[in-house]
Amino acid sequence: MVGRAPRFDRKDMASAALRLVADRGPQAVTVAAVAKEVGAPTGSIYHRYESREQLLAELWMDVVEGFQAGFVAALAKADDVDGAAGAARFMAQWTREHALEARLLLLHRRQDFVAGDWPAPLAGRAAALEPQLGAALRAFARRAFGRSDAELMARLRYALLDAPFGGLKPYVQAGKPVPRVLDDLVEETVRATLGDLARA
Amino acid sequence: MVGRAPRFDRKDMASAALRLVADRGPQAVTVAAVAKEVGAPTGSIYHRYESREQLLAELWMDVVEGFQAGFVAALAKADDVDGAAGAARFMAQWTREHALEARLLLLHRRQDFVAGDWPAPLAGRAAALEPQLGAALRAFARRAFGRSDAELMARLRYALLDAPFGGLKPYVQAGKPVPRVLDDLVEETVRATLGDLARA
DNA sequence: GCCAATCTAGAATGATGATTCTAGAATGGT
DNA sequence: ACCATTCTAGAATCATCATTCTAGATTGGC
Repeated sequence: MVGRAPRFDRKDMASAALRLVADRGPQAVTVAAVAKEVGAPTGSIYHRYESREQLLAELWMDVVEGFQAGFVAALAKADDVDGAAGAARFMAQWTREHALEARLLLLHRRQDFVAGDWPAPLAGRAAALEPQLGAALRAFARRAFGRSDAELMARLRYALLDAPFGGLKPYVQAGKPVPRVLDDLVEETVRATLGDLARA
Repeated sequence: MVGRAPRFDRKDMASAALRLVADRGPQAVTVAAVAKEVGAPTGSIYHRYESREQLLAELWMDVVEGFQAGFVAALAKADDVDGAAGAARFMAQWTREHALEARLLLLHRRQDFVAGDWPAPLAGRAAALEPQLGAALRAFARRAFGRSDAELMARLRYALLDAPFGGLKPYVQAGKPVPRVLDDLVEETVRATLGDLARA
């Protein structure tokens, strides 16, 4: 390996940025702030990343892919309402185990990380995200209920993603631990909104 | 009334700012953008508001108070699980009737409107918000269930506010109408998470 | 020991946007 | 008609960043 030994790498910068997002939001991720956090001059940030936009976009993508991979894996094992409840609880568990990432995912919007189009190197991964999630939900719907009409899909998104998301948010926002009762609430929501369909 | 007749008032500016928030987010509410939207020079904005921060803080406060007043009123009429379901549906209904305000409330965070402390003139209203909501929930808990312990309060917040909030968000985000099924989901959530308590 | 390649350092540059300032216009009481 | 008062107009300031640029340091292969 020819050339001066690097003192800072992308990982250092990305994790500094994640820390900044978690405690002061994406708008606090200025190039100067990341540089300071890492202990590097601003120029070095640009040696690793095209632009601030690219750094933020990559950070968001890594976190979201990480979450989604776990969620999709949990859902892949499910084939009935019990399995769905497990997938729903996944989000609460993931939040407990990934405090910083959870703050990024639950408290901020994608558009605060990626303003317009995705930077070219990420476009492919970005385009795959929603289809992967949709496919996992649809496949589960077919396995568990034998159908995947629009209303059922709306129910699944609500019970497995949106309601848990909403329930978690206040705790994550306040920086408080997610209480056990939330796992129960999420599970009760799944059973209440998907339970009848198994018979129907 | 002595003095030149005004051509722009706070209302014009606030509603221009609301429109900007709803379609491009709070960071798009620059003083220049508001001025342009209203058709005024930037100086005139400062004739009505201390600062951009004050304009945004006041906008957020007006919207949130508007929502909360309706919600608290709906909850005040409730004294059992059916009443709670009505209060929960209030949010979906309010979202349908206040498209712009809903985008502000559901898609953005308070901290994007008010960075640090509240501007002095709003501090009082800000301080009253959470206690008013807490009191309304606690009073309902006592009426409906005869108790108001921490777990029950967590359940109420989830069922009446956080879960509906989470369920609504994707539609509001996408600018799509909130489907009927969401009202059902919200109601089913309330019954599932609060229903048993009535007997206990 | 010399060189291309890879990095650190940190000072310029430029753009964006909030805020302030200077002029001038309209109003209505006197 | 005159004046204090209330506003509009829009140019000038200032601060905050992102980004670019110039220097210089290291490294390992030759």
